[in-house]
Amino acid sequence: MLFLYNSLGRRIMRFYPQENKKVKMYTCGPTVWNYAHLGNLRTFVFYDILRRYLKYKGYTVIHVMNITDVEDRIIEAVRSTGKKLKELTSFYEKELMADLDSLNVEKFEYYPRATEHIGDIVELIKKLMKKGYAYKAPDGSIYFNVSKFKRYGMLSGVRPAELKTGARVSLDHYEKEDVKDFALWKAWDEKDGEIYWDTELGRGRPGWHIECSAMSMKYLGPTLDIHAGGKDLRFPHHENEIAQSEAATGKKFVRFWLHTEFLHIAGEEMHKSKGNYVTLRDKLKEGWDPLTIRYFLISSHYRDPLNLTENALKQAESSRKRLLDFVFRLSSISAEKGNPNINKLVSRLLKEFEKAMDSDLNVPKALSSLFSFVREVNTMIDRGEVGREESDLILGAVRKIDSVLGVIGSWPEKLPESIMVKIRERERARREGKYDLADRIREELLELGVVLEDTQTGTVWKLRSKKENISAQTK
RNA sequence: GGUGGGGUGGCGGAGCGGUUACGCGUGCGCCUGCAGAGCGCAUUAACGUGGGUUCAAAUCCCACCCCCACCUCCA
Repeated sequence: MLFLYNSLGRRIMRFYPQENKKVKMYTCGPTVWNYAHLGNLRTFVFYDILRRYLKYKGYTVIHVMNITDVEDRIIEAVRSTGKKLKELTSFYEKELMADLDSLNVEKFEYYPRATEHIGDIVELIKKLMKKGYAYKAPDGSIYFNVSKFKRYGMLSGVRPAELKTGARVSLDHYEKEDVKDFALWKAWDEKDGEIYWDTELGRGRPGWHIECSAMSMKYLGPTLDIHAGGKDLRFPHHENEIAQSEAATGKKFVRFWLHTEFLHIAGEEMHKSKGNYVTLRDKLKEGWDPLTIRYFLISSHYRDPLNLTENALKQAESSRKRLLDFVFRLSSISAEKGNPNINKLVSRLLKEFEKAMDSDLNVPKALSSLFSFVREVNTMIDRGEVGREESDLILGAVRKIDSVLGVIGSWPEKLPESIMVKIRERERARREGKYDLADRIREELLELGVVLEDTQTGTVWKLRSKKENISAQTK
């Protein structure tokens, strides 16, 4: 049984979808006006873990992540760079997809773009106007009337009456009737340049919140099982999404709201506006393996802050290396016989893993049970108690766990026969004390990226890691 | 002012009423042609401060201190 912390109600609740084995999930995606930073990516990797674990549990997941490709900051970027809207947004969208790919994030089912759903957005706004929840201001913009939606504040606990009309609010130059109201449709302004759509609502563009309501409804229907996003979106974005959606459909919008904590750098939250952000490409340039970054990003619970430091990345790298060494060690085993009790260890591992993940996706705890297992199995290998059959069983379980965590990534269980021949040749040479020959063969294989390590129970082969390759090249 | 999240050993990070989390690092040992990995032991008066409840508190209650945020740009 999976338990998740639901921001709506602020407690851990047993998760089950509306439909038997199908999960409808919507997650807030990026605004593509710049490179995604590691903080954004932390959240996206969390989506991936959630999605992968739901699949592990046997659910079919329909996962939608929006791409916001029209918005204030984008318009500003268009104005300052002189680029076309599409040119700018598709560039950053591609970069994001490449980042997600290198972080081993699976492809989601849909990545709808706001600009490709203007028709759906217009329809939804019309519906809200018809029902009396929205009004057109003198400047032509359309606003949602928060006072009409009685449940406003149910998610964030923000009481409309208590909203402070502080400095930030007064900055808003739109002509809405009440500071709490938010824009559904923003009327064209000459600063917007060529960025507008001529619709029944007039010339303009969608507000920031409406695309999520329109697109989630289109792909998933009126009620979502899960909606996730960064904790900063809880208010106002998600609160507004609830208002718009429920006002339009009259149905519950989201059953489970999940919010991720922030990535910190130097003790502060990472924000583009603070200028303290780091991108994945920055870290890759420094020589980090993307899966080390992934390991780091999932190494603390998603609802706890995580601090980015050089030392934390080093620790992640070493920890992950231990897992890689483990799978290579197992892949190198050739002995026939082993200890049949390994069955019990393996089923205990999977049970512990699931227990940890069932508890609101406790990845650190899941990793802990994996490492305990690694130590126990290593001891058994030392004792010669693991044969081919057992190692296959263990590798199967490790692969199963990594189908969720995705930090080990793919590795070959076998090497080409031509290389295996060399390895056996070297082992013979070692046995006969011909160390010069043995070392020469080892060097030769190292050139091909194969590292050989001798143990009591045989020679282990592994593939040289990316970082080792880089440092080897720079030497 | 309102709301939320934190403060755990050298570091990262679980636990949230009663046994060693786990990982990284460091030291010593075993193993070892070299290299590397693995295993063992140690690093353990670890739980922000002060009270309280309890046979028992890192975990519950009260007060306080500090940190990071949100309150209409933000994952």
